[in-house]
Amino acid sequence: MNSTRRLPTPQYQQVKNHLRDGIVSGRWSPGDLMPSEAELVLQFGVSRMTVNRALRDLVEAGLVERVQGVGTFVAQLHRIASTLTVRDLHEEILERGHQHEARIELVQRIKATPEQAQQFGLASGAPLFHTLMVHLENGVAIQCEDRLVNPAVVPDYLKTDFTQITPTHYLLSAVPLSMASYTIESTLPTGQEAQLLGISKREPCLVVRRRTSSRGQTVTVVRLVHPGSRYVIEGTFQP
Amino acid sequence: MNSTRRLPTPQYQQVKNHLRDGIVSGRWSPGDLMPSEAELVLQFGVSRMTVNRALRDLVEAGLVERVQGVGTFVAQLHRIASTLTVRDLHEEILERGHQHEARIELVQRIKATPEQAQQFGLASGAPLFHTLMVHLENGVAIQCEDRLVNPAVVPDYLKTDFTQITPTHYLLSAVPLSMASYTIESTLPTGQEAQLLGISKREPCLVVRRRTSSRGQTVTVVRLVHPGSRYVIEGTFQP
DNA sequence: TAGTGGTCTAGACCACAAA
DNA sequence: TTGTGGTCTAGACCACTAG
Repeated sequence: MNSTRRLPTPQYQQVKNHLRDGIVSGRWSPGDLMPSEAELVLQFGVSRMTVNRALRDLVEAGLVERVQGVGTFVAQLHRIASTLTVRDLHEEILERGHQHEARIELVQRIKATPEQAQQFGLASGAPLFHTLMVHLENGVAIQCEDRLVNPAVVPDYLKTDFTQITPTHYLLSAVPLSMASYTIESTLPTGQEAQLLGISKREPCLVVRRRTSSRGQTVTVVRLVHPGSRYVIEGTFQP
Repeated sequence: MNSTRRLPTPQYQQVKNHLRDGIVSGRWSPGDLMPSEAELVLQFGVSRMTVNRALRDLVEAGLVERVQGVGTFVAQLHRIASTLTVRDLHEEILERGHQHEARIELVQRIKATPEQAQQFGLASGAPLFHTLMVHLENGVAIQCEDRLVNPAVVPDYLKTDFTQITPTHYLLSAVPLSMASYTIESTLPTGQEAQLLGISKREPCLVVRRRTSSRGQTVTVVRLVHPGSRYVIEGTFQP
């Protein structure tokens, strides 16, 4: 059936490209009915499974929506207009070809305040691990990392040499896989944070809070403070 | 082959669940070799296409990596530890069940400064559309939207009633589909922005810049300023 | 009833990597 | 050479929606 042309581009990719081009070029507008699988089978001379894969990929990409018994439609595109990824700082710095260094300020065992205990679903006064460090990129402080860790989940956390392995990396290797929720906001640093970062107490900071859990238990809660003048989150979206 | 059990759960989903559970529970760690397609075919008594679909879904989700001729491995999970989505403000507000209102400050035609012209790939002095408005959630100013639009791509932009339709919505309907790049940072507002938002000039703001292009042309450049005390980006990640 | 998408099969050929 | 994943087929049965 397809003895010719067997080199670079899979057939499902060709179908995908054709449909995506039609959407990007505006030939089909959001809400429009698109060709059925059967039509595409005839048009491209491929099997239905191949057409189906192309369409499922487009669904995954958010470009089309499909309704059983009805048809395939161009998606309303508001939803996908913006997705960005926050990377791990260590990777980010190395990828820029820069030097990463961590300055450790605190590595200690504490007793949970009522607020902290609540975040972890533990009793007030329960033991927690606490680390506080500053991450430097080529010698410039760009992040203050204030982290609490659940000893019940990661008992060996404090044994790590955090000048060599970032807490993020250690936790990702020590805990199978996790769910996380975050917030990103703009606030002023605390006095201590300003001092550690070497910035004014009036400098706006980008603050990321992240709470990570695994198998129903909270693993870690972290506050990442970045001087606004030294750190920008970047992202791209493309169909 | 599969005459029994034909009701709710697709077979590829069962294979997927089995593998995902193994990763989440830590039975397989990042970097570990996972069962081959052939093994899974035997284990689940399904066809290879079915197993293949399950595995491709897991690749898409970022949980595994596959190497032709070698095998399937649990992914290094650093990459996926954080993906968040920035939604359209109008949708966001309505979804919270709140009132959205736009206060229009400027709707005008301007001549591009050299900097602006460069962003659009146009000649200095070329015409641009400029809108400036404040978005209110239940009467509280939460975003100042300062936008430039390319008249060559969206000639009817200024005819829109922006109290009824947000620029974002209009542009998404008027321009087929677009690529975008953004930055998110924490800075102080300009004097004008502070005044429009009714905040102090010293209040940190979350600033999103977005540049959108379609078919190789820059469509719009926007600066969205949010008072830090009133706006937080939230996100979740789960495997 | 006719047309749609959702799923599945039992093969097949290929490119690739490791032994 | 063996085993891996990447792709593809020509059918099939099903659930769903619309006329």
